[in-house]
Amino acid sequence: MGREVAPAEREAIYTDEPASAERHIRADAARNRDLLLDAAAAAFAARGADVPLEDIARGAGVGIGTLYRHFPTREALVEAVYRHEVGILCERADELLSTLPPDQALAEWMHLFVRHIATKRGMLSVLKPMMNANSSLSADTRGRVVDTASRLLAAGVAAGTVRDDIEGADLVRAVGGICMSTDQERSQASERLVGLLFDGLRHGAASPPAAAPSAAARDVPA
Amino acid sequence: MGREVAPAEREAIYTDEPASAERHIRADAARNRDLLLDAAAAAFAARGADVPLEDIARGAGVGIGTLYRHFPTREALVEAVYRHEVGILCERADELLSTLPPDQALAEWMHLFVRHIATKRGMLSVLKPMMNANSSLSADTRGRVVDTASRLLAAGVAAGTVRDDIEGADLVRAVGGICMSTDQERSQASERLVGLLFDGLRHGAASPPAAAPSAAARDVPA
DNA sequence: GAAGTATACGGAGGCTCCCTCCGTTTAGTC
DNA sequence: GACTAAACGGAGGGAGCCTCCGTATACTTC
Repeated sequence: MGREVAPAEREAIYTDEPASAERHIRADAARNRDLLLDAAAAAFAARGADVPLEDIARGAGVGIGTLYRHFPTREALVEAVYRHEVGILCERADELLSTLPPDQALAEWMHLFVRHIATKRGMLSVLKPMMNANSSLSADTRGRVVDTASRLLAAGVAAGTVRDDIEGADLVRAVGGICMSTDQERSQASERLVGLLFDGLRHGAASPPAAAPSAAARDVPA
Repeated sequence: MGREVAPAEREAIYTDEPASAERHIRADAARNRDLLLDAAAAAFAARGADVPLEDIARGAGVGIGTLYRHFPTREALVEAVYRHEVGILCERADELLSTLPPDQALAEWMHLFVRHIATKRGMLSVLKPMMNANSSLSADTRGRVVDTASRLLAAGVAAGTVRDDIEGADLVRAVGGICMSTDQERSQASERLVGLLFDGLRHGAASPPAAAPSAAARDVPA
């Protein structure tokens, strides 16, 4: 049915910057929203999804009322934080692509992705059920990440430094799988395994770069 | 394994009656524990796992302090309730086997099982993570249910009224799967499907009973 | 069966967190 | 500079959690 979408909800689907096309959003409101998102991301990562909302408000330097006005429920805040962080992750890909050779941009981004997942561990207990209940959240964010991975891969393939038989979705699955299967604390293991994965992506490229050192050994250890 | 088990924990593994072998447990304490388990089971089923503990204490007719003495955390209570209910389900099998022909006992028990699962829906959000974190909880309870199903099946096979190529674990998986895939409210569908399953179990038995009505026919009133 | 004691009971109270409400402040407009 | 719609902030009431300790009672001993 023609379900109505509240402005706050619509604007959250793909961007977390306030949609300036809608009725004016005051500068202080936008600023506070960003402060809240940053404070919440840090708090969730450090203290889990059950961190008191008042602590988040205090961390952002705003009142609790302001937090509730922007994010009427805890879930709304978690969702916004997650979309925001995914947005940042994907934007970083553009920066990397514009400053580094494609293969190095890809390598760097894969490590950012690992750290992105690591900082979401605390939110996971809340985020997971939300993903099930709210399929657009899961589809949107995953779609964005897959698109970004595909873009990075394509750039590498075009430059001849990345093999051409891997798709963005596969890469995302692989990195996600590695991070999920790895122990909570020892994120170094994830980093190492993802380095390995990256070497695999270079192997069989059209024209491997002259003296790029391997990020890890070729063979996957037990 | 030589792992040490605290008294309170050991007694919970297979029985929920207080282990009388250990230091005397006062009669009033045992009674209150049972009252709490019953009240909690009802409350979780009716209102979900987030029901206030004070309501459960009130429902059991005891003080909140008594609840906390028996179950120091909400999870401890959820676990004890679950083990208790599994115990009841499995004990019912013995009663059924001693009063009914094996195949009818099996049919009746399968329906008890369906209702057992239905009343656990409310607890599920808490129980599921606990099953992951505490593997003995999951292994113990599942083991008991599988054993019980196997016993019922074996009795039917021995009497020649149940086919002999189905194992307890398969039966449990099948009934569990049917219940999980069925919609929240419409438990009638589960009952019907499980009746179907039971008819399948009779099909191919050594000597089908003379005039036993099909379980699917003996259906829940629409 | 009375006295003694270890054990269990109960709920008041302090704490934390949730969320709303409304007086105050301020960004943006004219 | 004045005006006003929008946003801010935090006090305060409510709910649930959990502890603590004075009271009650089941079992033991004689």
